Amino acid sequence: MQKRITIKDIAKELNVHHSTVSRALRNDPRVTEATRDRVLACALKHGYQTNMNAVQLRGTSNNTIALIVPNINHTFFSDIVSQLTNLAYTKGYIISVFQSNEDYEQEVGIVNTIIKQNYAGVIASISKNTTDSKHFNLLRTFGIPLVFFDRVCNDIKTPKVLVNNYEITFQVVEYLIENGYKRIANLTGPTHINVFNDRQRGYADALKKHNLDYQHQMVIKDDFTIELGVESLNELMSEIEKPDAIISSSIILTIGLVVRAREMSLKIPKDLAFIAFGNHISSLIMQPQLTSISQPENEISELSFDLLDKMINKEIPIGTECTKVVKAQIDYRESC
Amino acid sequence: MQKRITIKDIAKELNVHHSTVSRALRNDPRVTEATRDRVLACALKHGYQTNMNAVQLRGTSNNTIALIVPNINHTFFSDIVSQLTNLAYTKGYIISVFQSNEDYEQEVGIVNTIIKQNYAGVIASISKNTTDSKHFNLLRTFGIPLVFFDRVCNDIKTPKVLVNNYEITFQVVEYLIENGYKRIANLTGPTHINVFNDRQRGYADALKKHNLDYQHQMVIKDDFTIELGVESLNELMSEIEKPDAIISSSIILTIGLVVRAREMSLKIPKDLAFIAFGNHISSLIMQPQLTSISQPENEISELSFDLLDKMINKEIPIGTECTKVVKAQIDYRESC
DNA sequence: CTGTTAGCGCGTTCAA
DNA sequence: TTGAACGCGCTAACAG
Repeated sequence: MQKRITIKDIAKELNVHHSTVSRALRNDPRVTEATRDRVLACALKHGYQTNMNAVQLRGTSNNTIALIVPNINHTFFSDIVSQLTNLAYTKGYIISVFQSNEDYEQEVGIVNTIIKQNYAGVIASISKNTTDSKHFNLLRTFGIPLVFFDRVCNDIKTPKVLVNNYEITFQVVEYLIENGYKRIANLTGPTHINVFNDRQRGYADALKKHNLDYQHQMVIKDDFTIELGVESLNELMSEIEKPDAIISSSIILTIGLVVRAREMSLKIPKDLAFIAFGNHISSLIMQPQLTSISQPENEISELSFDLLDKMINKEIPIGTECTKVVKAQIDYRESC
Repeated sequence: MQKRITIKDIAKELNVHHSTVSRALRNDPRVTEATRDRVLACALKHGYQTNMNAVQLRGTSNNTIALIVPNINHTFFSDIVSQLTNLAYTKGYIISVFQSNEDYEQEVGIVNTIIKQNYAGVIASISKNTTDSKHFNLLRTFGIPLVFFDRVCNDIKTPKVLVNNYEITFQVVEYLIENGYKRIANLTGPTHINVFNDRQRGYADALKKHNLDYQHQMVIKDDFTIELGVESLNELMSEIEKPDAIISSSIILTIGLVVRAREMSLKIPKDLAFIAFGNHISSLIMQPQLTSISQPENEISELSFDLLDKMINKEIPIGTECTKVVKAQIDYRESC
């Protein structure tokens, strides 16, 4: 490995001062076109690349945005990763994605790395096991802009992009009730996360409005998997009062439910109806097709990016509270 | 925003020299336990975080590995992202993921960012539109270790982890022929990418061995999507000699094929058989279940990480050629 | 238009 | 055991 080429090397080769090289490389008008051309040619010849560590050390910020997601395997998050990456690219940023793996410790490690490396900004959705928000507060201390989306820390003052989970769940439950379902179960995540909390409240309130007795909120603390779906259905169907409809916070989980329901020879939607959050291609390919609740990933991506961009450009000061709510929609298919 | 706290600030507050603080923070034995404790307490109090830009500027490397994938939406890649992230975490690294979006320009931008930021190493799978490998060669110039997996640049000397695409495709075609299929089409990606090239050769050689006339390699240059699957089936079925079986390089594409086949009232696998590369949950949930070819993501992740780790620790010198081949397997289900 | 100088935060000399 | 001084690569301020 050869030594990394620096502006000083170029300066020496061209018999100019390194500050001239620096200016030439950044198209500073105070340098002759002739020297600029020589510098650029020389830089190209040697494959010169700015050492961002030196630049950032001086206080100038970079153009890399960190995106923290709980799990890249879930369509909701991977879609947002894709869209944000493209969006950011057109605006001259680079997106660097970190997966917390639904783990608080890893999330803390990621945030610390982001601080140590001086990223331009952070877009984050928190892990299921995050109850403490110290690490995100630290970002503010270091002047790094932060935008939350979907799963957020309630106690942190920063822009947030949310989905109307309460309303849509309420609406979904009413839809099921109107279609004759009376024992509706809700499979969801831990209450301390806003998303699941909202869904639980929407569910409970809709049941209350229609005076239904049966109420079953089943909380899944770990990552949503097919296996957990299978187990959950076993558990639900071994109870005395079995559900006739299940709302699930994850399509992957729902696939486990459906696979197990088929094994049990339950007819969908006659014996058991399903509805799940998320728009996964499986919803289309399975028979009956899965009724699902799609969240506007593109809108979430655009709003989040826009807010962060404005924070980076100081149009929105750090610590500003500002919450945008986007609307989910029910994709009516055949499973209810 | 308050000023970022540095070792000098801590030094001033504690009336010691900043070099003492530096030593204390890194558990240098040459410092009194008493002063060390004072320093650590003070650092904790102020939420001190090392400025990695300064550290790296001095030449010390960091612990962040860059992972470049064409598209995070595809299960194959998102699984590898997940697994590598976990694996790296247990070994003290942080994985930062970049998506090239199957775009050469973006890939170049990503590699430049990696160089500018001095990452510890790179694990990469190239985009479909990458025909030139200059940017990856640049990594070597800057002494940054590189490991390729799955889709690789053939002309770059560096460790690679590959899948036995030729053999498995050959085997799959023979399996179809043995089951009576005679007009087998192959939907795949551009020939200049090793993965698709291997599959095309495996396909062609198997046909030749069994003296089958019908040969149809359909190359998809863009990202594999459901829509492209639908279009592809339209095209294939509008020909005079229609296929009776389709091998596809992507499950997502295959879902498009299947959706369209159902619309055309084609019976699967009687009228048309399907087999696809990838292990996606849709394979299980659709009826008939999709026969597919699963690639050992965990093995690929482990081998790739292990090779990169060794390169970072100088156990394997940069520029070493070393190719590991892992075995895909056919998951026999109902679609053939 | 170009050169000089200083300093960003850190770790590593070398000296005390 | 601690302090002083230097330099990593770069840019901004100032001087010529």
